[in-house]
Amino acid sequence: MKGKATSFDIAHYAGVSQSTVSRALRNSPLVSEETRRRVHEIAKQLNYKVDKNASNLRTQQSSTLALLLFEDPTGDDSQINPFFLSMLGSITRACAKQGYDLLVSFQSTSSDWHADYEDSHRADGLILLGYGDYIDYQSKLQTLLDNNTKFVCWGASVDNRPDLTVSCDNYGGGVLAAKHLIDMVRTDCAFIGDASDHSPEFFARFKGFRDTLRAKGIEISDRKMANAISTEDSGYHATRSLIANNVKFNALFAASDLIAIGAMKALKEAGIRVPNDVHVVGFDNISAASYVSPSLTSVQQNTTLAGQMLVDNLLQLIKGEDVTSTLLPPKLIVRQSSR
Amino acid sequence: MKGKATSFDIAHYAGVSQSTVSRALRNSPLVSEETRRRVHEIAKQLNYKVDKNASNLRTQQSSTLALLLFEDPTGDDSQINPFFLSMLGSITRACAKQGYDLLVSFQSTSSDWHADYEDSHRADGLILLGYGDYIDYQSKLQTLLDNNTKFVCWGASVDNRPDLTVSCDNYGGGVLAAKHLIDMVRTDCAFIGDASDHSPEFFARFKGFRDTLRAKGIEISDRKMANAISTEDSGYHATRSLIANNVKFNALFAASDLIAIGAMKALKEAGIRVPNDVHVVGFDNISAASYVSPSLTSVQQNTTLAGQMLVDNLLQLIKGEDVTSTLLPPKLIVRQSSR
DNA sequence: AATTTCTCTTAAATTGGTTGAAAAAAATAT
DNA sequence: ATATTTTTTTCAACCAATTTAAGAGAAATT
Repeated sequence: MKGKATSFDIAHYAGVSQSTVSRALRNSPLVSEETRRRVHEIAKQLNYKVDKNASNLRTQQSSTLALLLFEDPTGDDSQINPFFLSMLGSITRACAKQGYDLLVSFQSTSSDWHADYEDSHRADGLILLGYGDYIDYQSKLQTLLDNNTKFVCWGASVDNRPDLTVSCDNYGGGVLAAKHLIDMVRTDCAFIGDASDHSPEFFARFKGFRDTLRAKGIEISDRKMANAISTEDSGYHATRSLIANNVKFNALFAASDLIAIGAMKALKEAGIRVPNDVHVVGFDNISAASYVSPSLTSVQQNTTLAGQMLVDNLLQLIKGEDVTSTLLPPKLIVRQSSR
Repeated sequence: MKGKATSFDIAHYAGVSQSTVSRALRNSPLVSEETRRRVHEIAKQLNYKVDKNASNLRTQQSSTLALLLFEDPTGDDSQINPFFLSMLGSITRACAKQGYDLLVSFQSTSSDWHADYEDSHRADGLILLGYGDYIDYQSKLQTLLDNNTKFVCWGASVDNRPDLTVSCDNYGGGVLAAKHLIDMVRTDCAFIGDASDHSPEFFARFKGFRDTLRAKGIEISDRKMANAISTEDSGYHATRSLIANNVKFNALFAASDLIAIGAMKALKEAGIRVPNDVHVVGFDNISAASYVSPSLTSVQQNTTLAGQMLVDNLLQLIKGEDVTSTLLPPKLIVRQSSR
């Protein structure tokens, strides 16, 4: 047999029409049990697989979701933020569970990607993954909405945005971190991250942290804050500059684990001991958090659940059901860096 | 305008036939410069995107590759071997560079996946990624070959297999590790991994290691070898059993970094100091290798290049060109665990 | 025995592009 | 002005499925 078998081939061998084959293979009740079995039998023998392109074309849907990963343009080529890799894993699994394929694509924040996948019918919906305000709302997200593209965003849950998001309760995570440090009687805290609304998640983490301390009558002075994006390098340099400015603190909350790891490196270099001199708490609970020494206390985001929610919410949206944005509870994992 | 624009809509507005639109959009020389411009113009206005399903159906190709990731069934749900995640990143990028989409799918070694993607025309070719002999040659790989499916495998480059592979020079990596330990005058070596051909890569690493020591007149006794699969846990327990059996050694070569990290944990618990008492060398150079303390010396596999080669080789295969399996040079990264 | 109902099957339209061959239009040669 | 060539456009078949509407045959009802 040359080429791949089609439903016509099966029809021929089974002595029925092609449309009956199509129905039989999808277990339509319009086909008698006997022909159904015969068709399935022959299909198996011929190693037949439904042609997805034809099927998708006709049904106007693709059983495929697209994952667009937006990276900080600063990251070097081969290193991807491990947190997103973890999300990718859980999203892939969640898709498989729902019988959907997953198209993965890395996007640079700047490029002209909007709606490309969904408009071309490659995917039924989009999952947008990135840190901070990775989507240029004015031009791109609005285009998605205008085109009635189905999509879910991870993370950047911002007021006044009509898009569907799934995110960790970043504010609550900040609260957890603050409470923990209060428990440890380490309230002279520094914060490293990005306390602006340029980075909505980082900002929320900071606010939860700040508000909790404030409720205890403790203020974080501006001197004790340094900006960093989510890389080890950035955390390292931010911390070095704090130290260079002779800023004193006995606890440090970093907006992400990578930042925290960079910070610990800077502290160690400066001869500042963790946890003895400074307690450190990170965010994300990436696997490196348990490898570093001392191991890093971190606010965990449940990536398995997050991936599931992203996929489930998106599928509901595609089905036209009502969906609301989801907030996932964080969990504090205490390790050596803060005890 | 309801629904998505089709090429017929453009044809209507441009006052030409639909086939001319199709040609114009793909810049066929058969259309005049003037109509070409007009069609492009209108397509842009209507926010038109070629329907991939229709296009793929007609041309019988999909501009899509599928990445099938086979995991050790032992791994728990959310944790994926970081080495593969790194590969995934570089493969994604390599695909994008070539204008191909990437479908990602996790497979359990046992399931009935063979050829599913390519037979159903979802992808033009397959990239198979896993550790050890993740592909059951007898039944599955042979089916792929029989069906004339285009695919490349990572890693398990085995003689007598007619499939196309891209792999790290595992033997050469073992040689690097051995030479390094010889340089450090640590020749009383243990090996943790799987020194059987059940795990072709691990076996090759071991052979390179063993042969190099042997050339110096040093043999690794069976007592100093322990089996482990590529997880931290497995490395931990394998090392514990060596220690429990009172096996002495002053250097340890682990078939992967995860194993090495588990081994270091077991050594530390037993009060054995790294590197003072035992030098440790791993394989893969995952990011955790630089995070652990002491940081881990490791044989690096160039994942960026590997991803590129996998994609490039597969595309050549799809084009019907002659391709041969590729062997990538490893590189030793020396860190604290061995100096 | 005629009519209705039900089950199963099929023919044909449809999805939205691509492409070889025919036709029309324009340009050049006789 | 007519024949010939070249450029540009259109027609219609094709890809492989899904689905509507219609038909055939058997079973059930009147």
